[in-house]
Amino acid sequence: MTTNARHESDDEGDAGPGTRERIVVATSRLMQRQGYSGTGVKQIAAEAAATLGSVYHFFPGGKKELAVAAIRHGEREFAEELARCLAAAEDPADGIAACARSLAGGMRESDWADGCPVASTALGVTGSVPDIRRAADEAFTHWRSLVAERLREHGFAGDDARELAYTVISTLEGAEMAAQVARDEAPLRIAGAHLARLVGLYAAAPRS
Amino acid sequence: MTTNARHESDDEGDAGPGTRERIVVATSRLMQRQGYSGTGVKQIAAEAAATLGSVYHFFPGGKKELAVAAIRHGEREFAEELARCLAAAEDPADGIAACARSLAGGMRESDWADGCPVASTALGVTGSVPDIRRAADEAFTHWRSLVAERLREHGFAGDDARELAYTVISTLEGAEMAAQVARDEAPLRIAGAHLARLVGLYAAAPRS
DNA sequence: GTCTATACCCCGATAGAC
DNA sequence: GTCTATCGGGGTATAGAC
Repeated sequence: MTTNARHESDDEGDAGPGTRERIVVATSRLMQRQGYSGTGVKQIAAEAAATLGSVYHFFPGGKKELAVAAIRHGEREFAEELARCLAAAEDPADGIAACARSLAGGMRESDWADGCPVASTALGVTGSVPDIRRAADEAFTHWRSLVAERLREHGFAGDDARELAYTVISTLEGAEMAAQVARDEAPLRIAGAHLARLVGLYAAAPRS
Repeated sequence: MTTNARHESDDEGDAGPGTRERIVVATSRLMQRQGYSGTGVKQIAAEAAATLGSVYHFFPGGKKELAVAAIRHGEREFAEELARCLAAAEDPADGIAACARSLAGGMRESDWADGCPVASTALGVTGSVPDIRRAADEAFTHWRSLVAERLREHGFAGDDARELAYTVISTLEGAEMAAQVARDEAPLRIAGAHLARLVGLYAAAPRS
């Protein structure tokens, strides 16, 4: 694209992250806490230590384009954590429970400020900004594919794996929101235990 | 309070809903679709066919107070539907699955515009408006209590019922959001089936 | 209780120098 | 690529007549 976009993730040697990446990270963090409408472009510029001109230079599509980039950034971040949890556990059920614990840890460490960046960015504009809705849908779809693939590796039937992946991601999303609103990790702890049991049930008796 | 607030739900004979109730309903509907920050007080007044002066007359606390009232309104609406579904089914598992179907129907009928009014109103301001976070927490807590009570009536152990209620509400919330983002009822359909199986599992083999 | 008018502020986005 | 200045509009909330 522009002369400054080298490959994908910029690598500026020892100069720290490039301007574009700082803007994306700032957008993601702010919209995670305040949502799309609650976050201003000027606030993003300030948080990223960039000027308004730079923001619109890299994102001529304005706030909507910023939100899409932020959702994709949050998508990659959680995908990495999810893959780590699933790979580290012998059993997929344990991996899912570990992921729930990881989410609970992140929420507690941020004093319940950092929920799902995709959900908080997309909710409230799914009906009016199609690009944002689509980016959020793609994020959920990718996360589900990671879960389903791990389940299939472990011998689950394809349909079971696909359906369980839906409920795993839905439940983690809902429990994270409940935890944020309650300022209590109980919803995530309980969700992790129940999801592990549900997955174990399908491992033992494949189809209903 | 004021001379016009008679009991709780106004009953104006044949004059239709009173101004205050129209404002609450409009706030709930708009924030359900656009979130807290995406909804303007002027827009609320227009949707309620009221003037800005009337809005601030009934809600001197402004937008924050409107949001709390809207969340409580949405809480009551879903509580009624949830209670209906649970009461109509012989088995709590069937009642929960029916509730998932009911949510899917509402989403589809609104062309995936009407998600959970509590979630969309509260997400994005849980960190900055304590009253709104608290109202949302109370809504979830009440919904969980309805599920837990029904499970206990059906012979579930108290702890199992309490914990299952957490996951039932979390999963329905997450699946509703996933359905909205995907514009597809699959997440809710699958969630309903899985929750029914999970509940059935605890009915058969009480403690893990 | 209802209505109009308005104060005051910040929004997203753009222009154009450097 | 970065920066400042600004435009046009809409935001929340209030004042005060009726």
